[in-house]
Amino acid sequence: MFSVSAKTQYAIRAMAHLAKNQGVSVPSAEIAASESIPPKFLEGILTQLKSSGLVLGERGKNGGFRLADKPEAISMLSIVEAMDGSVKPVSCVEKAGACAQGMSCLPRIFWIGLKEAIDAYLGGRTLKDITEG
Amino acid sequence: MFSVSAKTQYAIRAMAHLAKNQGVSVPSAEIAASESIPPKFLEGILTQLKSSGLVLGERGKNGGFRLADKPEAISMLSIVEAMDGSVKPVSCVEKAGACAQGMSCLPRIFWIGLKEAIDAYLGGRTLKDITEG
DNA sequence: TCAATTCCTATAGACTTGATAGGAATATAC
DNA sequence: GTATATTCCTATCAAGTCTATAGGAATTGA
Repeated sequence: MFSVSAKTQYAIRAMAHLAKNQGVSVPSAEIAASESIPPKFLEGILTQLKSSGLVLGERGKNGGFRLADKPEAISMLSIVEAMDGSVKPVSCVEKAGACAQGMSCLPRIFWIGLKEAIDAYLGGRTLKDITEG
Repeated sequence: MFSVSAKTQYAIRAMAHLAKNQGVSVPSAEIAASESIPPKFLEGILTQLKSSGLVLGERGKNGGFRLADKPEAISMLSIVEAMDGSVKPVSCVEKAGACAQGMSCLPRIFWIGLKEAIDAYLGGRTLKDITEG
């Protein structure tokens, strides 16, 4: 239950790798080999992380990827959301739907609370926390 | 991300329905009609809830289901775990695997913390909380 | 021009999820 | 004891998601 996709776990490992190599551009293939991630799969992951502004990609020879910010400024929530979208236990957490029809809808409040608990945990930790002590 | 399966949501709605009808046995079909849940699908859900000891099933005419305990004694975590198993963001939360090979494995500690945050939230709320104010 | 790299699109297999179907076992009422 | 209402069991199916691969276009530096 609440299992995290391989994609997200790969993304975190890749980001951690970049955190250990700040200042230089690391090619996707090098990260893949170093972290045992399927190379072509990782390519797509890095592209996605780039779209979300978490990493910067540089093409051509001597190209590669590097963090867009300092590790302590990148929250784990931002990585998770970049891969799988916003934390949303049930759809009505964002749009009330049937709940809006006059019912107090306690389940909805319950799910919103769960979302907030998860967001608080993930938002309160940074990439630095999982690369250093 | 971290979306809760329809099955689990159905289970909670069904449990809430039983909470509103304590003391009597409610047939699966009645719950299904009342809560707009696919009848045959709900049957399987109730069987599962029964296996976990959360509800009691009575066969034959005038049979049906009822809560095995008071709503305030049934945690939301127990319902979620009955449907989808224990909260386990990544597999190595329970068995260390590669992490055990001498590495400090900070990601693992991170995931364990997430599991604990979710468990604490779900474990701290009961069926009563989502049926009453 | 060449080589290394990101970037884009398409595809495929495996697995999971949501749902249905048919019937066997069991209990009650008449 | 027969009919009826119900849980219980097993099999199946369609659709979607997840993981992974393939091939090549665009870009950059030497």
